[in-house]
Amino acid sequence: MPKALRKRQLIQATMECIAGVGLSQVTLAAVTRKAALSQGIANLHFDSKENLLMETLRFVTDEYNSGLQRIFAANGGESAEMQLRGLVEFQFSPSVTEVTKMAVWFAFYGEAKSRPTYQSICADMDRKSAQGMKKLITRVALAYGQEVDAALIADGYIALIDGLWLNLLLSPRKLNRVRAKRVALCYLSGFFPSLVEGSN
Amino acid sequence: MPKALRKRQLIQATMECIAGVGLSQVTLAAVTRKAALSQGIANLHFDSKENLLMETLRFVTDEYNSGLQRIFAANGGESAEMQLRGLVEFQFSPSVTEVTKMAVWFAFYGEAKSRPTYQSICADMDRKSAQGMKKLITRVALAYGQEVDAALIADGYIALIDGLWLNLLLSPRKLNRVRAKRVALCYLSGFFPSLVEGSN
DNA sequence: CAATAAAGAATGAACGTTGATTCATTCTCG
DNA sequence: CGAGAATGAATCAACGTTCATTCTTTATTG
Repeated sequence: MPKALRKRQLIQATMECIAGVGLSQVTLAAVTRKAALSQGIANLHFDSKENLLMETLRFVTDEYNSGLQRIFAANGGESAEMQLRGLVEFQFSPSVTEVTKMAVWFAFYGEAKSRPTYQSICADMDRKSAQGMKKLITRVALAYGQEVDAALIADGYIALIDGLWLNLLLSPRKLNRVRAKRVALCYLSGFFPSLVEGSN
Repeated sequence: MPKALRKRQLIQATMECIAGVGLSQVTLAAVTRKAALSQGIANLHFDSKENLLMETLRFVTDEYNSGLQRIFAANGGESAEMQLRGLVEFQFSPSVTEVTKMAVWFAFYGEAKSRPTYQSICADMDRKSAQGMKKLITRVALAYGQEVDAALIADGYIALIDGLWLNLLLSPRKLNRVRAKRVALCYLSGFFPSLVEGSN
């Protein structure tokens, strides 16, 4: 009943619809039916369907982003390596790899190139997170001396994560969260062997 | 005027529309206008819009797949390492990384989870290509003895390529074809140092 | 405290637009 | 002429949006 909660509820229903039938098949009728509300309510709270979609995208990206920032900000006591391990852990946590979120993610990615509005939201996100990751990897690389090209490793890491998420979404039978994490750690440990000295 | 060419022409127009306005905004009117033909012609040749979209997806995946098979099939004179280098070269060749093709690719990926028809086309593709890549990487790994886990490396490589393509599509300013290739080679050379002994 | 007014939310039927599909007609070669 | 290809106006369904009406909660007053 409070206005903010209604919006949240509609965004949630939108996410489920996108995951269920695909972005191109999402209708306001379907969204409001899923939320067990009346037809016109989406326009009442979001003015237009386009707006509802944008706020849905923003919701997902904001949530992910704030999680990232929390990790990057914790440069108090932790070593850079510890932070990097925390990053991997976060990126393959159950919450981040929820099917419904990843579905939203890639649904908009698939349209982003041709839709400036989506593009800018995604680009903002990417820019910020890429920056943080590069900085972190550079810090870790410092401990390894001149041998490694931190920027190259970071670009690879970012791409690897995107690709693993995509495979997680499309072929959950072949790749699961735990194995994806192992793949990511395997990549990093190739450059930073001491990263995975503990368990495998 | 030959029937097969008309189909090809319409598929091409569809690809351009997807790249230009996004899958969800593609209309038959837009496609036929781009092809400079009349409204009803898409239904004449493809029966339905859905069918046209499916054949467009199949066209792109088939083209990529046959390129892959050509590489895998050349196990006559070439060493496994040479083949692997050829694979990387192919996957970041101008033809494969054309914006319009990658746009189609990810447009359908974004909907695949919820559309069984797309899903099965993509899954078929993925299964076949993943199999070939794993086999190839396993062959290369043999030369390196017991130290490496070929399956893990292959899973990582597949994901890395997907991620690089996605970044190529979404942020061409930050990542280009040549650098993406370098990133991929950097990944592989971490496990197989002798792969990039020649140039950088 | 009850009664009632006022404001805000929510409803869902109705409207208008868009877009896929159809098909009678026209065009183009062999 | 005839057969296949192409046209494009007409049709019909689907969907976003609107808005008069109903419901719910809060505020006001006797």
